[in-house]
Amino acid sequence: MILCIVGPTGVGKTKLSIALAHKLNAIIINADAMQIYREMNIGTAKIKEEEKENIPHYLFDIADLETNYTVYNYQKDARQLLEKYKDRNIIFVGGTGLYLKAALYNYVFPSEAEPSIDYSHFSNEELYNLALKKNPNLDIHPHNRQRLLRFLNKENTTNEPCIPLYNAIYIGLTLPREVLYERINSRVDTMFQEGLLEEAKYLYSLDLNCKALNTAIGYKELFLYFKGEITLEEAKDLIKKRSRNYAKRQYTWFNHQLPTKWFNVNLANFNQTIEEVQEYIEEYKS
RNA sequence: GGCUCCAUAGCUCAGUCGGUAGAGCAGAGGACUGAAAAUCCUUGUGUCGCUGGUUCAAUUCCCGCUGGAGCCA
Repeated sequence: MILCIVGPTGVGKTKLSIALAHKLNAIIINADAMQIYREMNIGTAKIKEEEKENIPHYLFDIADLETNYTVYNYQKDARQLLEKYKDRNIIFVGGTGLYLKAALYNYVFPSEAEPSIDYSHFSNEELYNLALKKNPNLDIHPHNRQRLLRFLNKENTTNEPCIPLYNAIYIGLTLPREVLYERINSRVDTMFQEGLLEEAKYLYSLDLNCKALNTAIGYKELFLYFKGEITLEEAKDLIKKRSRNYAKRQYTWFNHQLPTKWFNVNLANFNQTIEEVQEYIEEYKS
């Protein structure tokens, strides 16, 4: 059985994953794009060793900060594990919907051409027109430079219809919006108490200029502070705000891209939430 | 106590030479095939502080009140 525990940041996915792993004798696979990396611990709210409670955890801490780990790598790694542990119960936990979909659906990544042309001096509009020539039915917005560049570097641009390859159960955890935002805010404060500033400072001192650190919320904002571009207070508020915005985007993804069954988290009695999810799993199986 | 200024969207403020209003931020909604904690798109009606007056018409002008800031005593 494959179970995916999804939902916005800070909702309690990790906690549920441990509880269910015990009950189902399952292994846990990370589905979070940032927890893949070593050394980013506090800011990614990565599970601590002692919290794993002897449950096997995979795809955490598997990449150096300088590695350019992408969905493509994740798809391969996750499917390898799916094959290896096909007779076991598997729980995916994480907030990166794309990674889950790439692993469990027939996402086909066409081979990419070596970037033969340097597009860096092309305007968005020029890129868009080039892409249109390649595919008149292009549905990438002209301002979305990142996607346009990706598209132009692809050799093959036809996409297969997206069908599931595995029969997975998608469990979404949710909270009322205001409650979730409150939790996100206070979790950022907790991260600082646990030493986020020091962790980020150390990583900043490595002077790596890598994708992971420039992408991850909690680090990129503190880097701005270290550079003297914003104050520490501003960095903190920005981290909170971006975490909230991120949570919203996660809802959109899980609502529209995956068949997520949502469960309200009972903060006063988490066992009740666990039971509700278990009941649903039983129903689903029969 | 006297004088001056301010009071408009959750916040900061613009504006209406009188015809019931608009930016930024926040917020909300959405897209998503090799950066996904990324990238991108859409979205602004609110007793214009309260009461009365002038006016065909007041958030806009006038009297008063309330609250805030400042100056003088």
